[in-house]
Amino acid sequence: MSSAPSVGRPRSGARRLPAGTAREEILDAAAELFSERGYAATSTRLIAEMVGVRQASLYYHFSTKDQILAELLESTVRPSLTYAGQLAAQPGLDPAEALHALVRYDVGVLLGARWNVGILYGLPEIATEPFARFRAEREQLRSAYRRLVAAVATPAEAAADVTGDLVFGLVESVIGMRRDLPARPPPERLQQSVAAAAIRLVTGRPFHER
Amino acid sequence: MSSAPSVGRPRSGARRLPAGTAREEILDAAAELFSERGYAATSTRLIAEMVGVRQASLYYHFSTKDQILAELLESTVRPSLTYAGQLAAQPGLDPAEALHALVRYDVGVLLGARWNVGILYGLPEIATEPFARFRAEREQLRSAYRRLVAAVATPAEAAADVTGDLVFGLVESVIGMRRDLPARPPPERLQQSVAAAAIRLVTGRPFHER
DNA sequence: ATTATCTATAGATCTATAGATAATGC
DNA sequence: ATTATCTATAGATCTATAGATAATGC
Repeated sequence: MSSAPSVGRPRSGARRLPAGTAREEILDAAAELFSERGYAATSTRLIAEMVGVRQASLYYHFSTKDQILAELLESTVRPSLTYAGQLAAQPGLDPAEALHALVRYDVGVLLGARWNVGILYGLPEIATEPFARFRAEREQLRSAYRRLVAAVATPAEAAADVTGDLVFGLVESVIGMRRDLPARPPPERLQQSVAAAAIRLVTGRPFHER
Repeated sequence: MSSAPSVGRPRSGARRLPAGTAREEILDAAAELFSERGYAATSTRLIAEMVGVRQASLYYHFSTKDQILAELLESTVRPSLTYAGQLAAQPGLDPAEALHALVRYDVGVLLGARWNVGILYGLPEIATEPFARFRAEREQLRSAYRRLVAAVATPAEAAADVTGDLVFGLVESVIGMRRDLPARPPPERLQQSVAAAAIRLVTGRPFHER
């Protein structure tokens, strides 16, 4: 919350986000560079340059470059995971309504983030230890989709099924659309389209015919 | 086709693929390393080591590291693009049958490749020039999905729609499943599941009720 | 003579640490 | 005294090129 600190040696350059903390500025610059140019292809020197500090100063706030990426990834899955938890806590909720709501929300998060950080979910590097927590949280979100899909689908479809994973993949496909389709529909329409598509995929029926 | 060449100075190490050419060995080693450890995180030295040659020897076969990746990516999209072209050349074919067949085929290619190279489709680095041809071919495949989906869907659904892109994303989601789900169903079942899911997504009806 | 390798290396990075310094706060 | 920066640098890379060499083919 606090913007420029009152203590500490002054920076060499201008601030990137005058309203944010140094940590937030670093995360924002890294999100832009990692998602547009690639993680390994982005040097800590370049991140620092965009923040307006010297390369070594990043290490006052983060102990490794990995840690910056890990924090970005975790903060991108976490909102949807929290939302899935809230849905699960409402016992009366119709599963199809809940699934529709989760897809809408998750797509909204992926499209609404300042940078398309989701593009980094696929990085092979993420299989390593520093990203264990992110992987675990993403698998929890996948499980939430599986549970909702199983509750919506007929028993025949639900047995030993990948439909939950397909819906999960369908939702995350908006990450690729955000990168590759500059002329895509506005977020609200896309949220609606993906949610409706998820319901058809699971039920074999349009949403209004459930 | 030709395995170990009869000419040229001998290698320092053993061959990786005794039945393949040096080019094929390099592509295979790079596919493994790029898809399991990451592109930028894989050095040309490491690729060479797995092939059984010295680092500099790679440059007799490829002029840059980028070119190795570009060739891998292109050879992964191309079969499905060719198949889509064959389907388009059959005028009598029912669009839903064609879409079902293309999804099955494409999923089969993605699951059947020796290494999960598709994981690299998302790399931000791919936005650069050396990968222009790959991007163009992938967009052609996307267009093929769009055309088929538009032919299957009712006019109301088809207008200004992202359903084609969603099916495209659904198909490519098997790349993530291949990485993240060691216990996924065997390829044939998964091909069938994704094709059926695509039809339900597009029509709002199961395949047999079209 | 041609091919496919090798050795050696230039030149350009890159991450992370050590220790100094310029602010404010007490 | 504490905080947030800075300068300087160690040490480890990494890609690509130049030129030598060990095979076979003619």
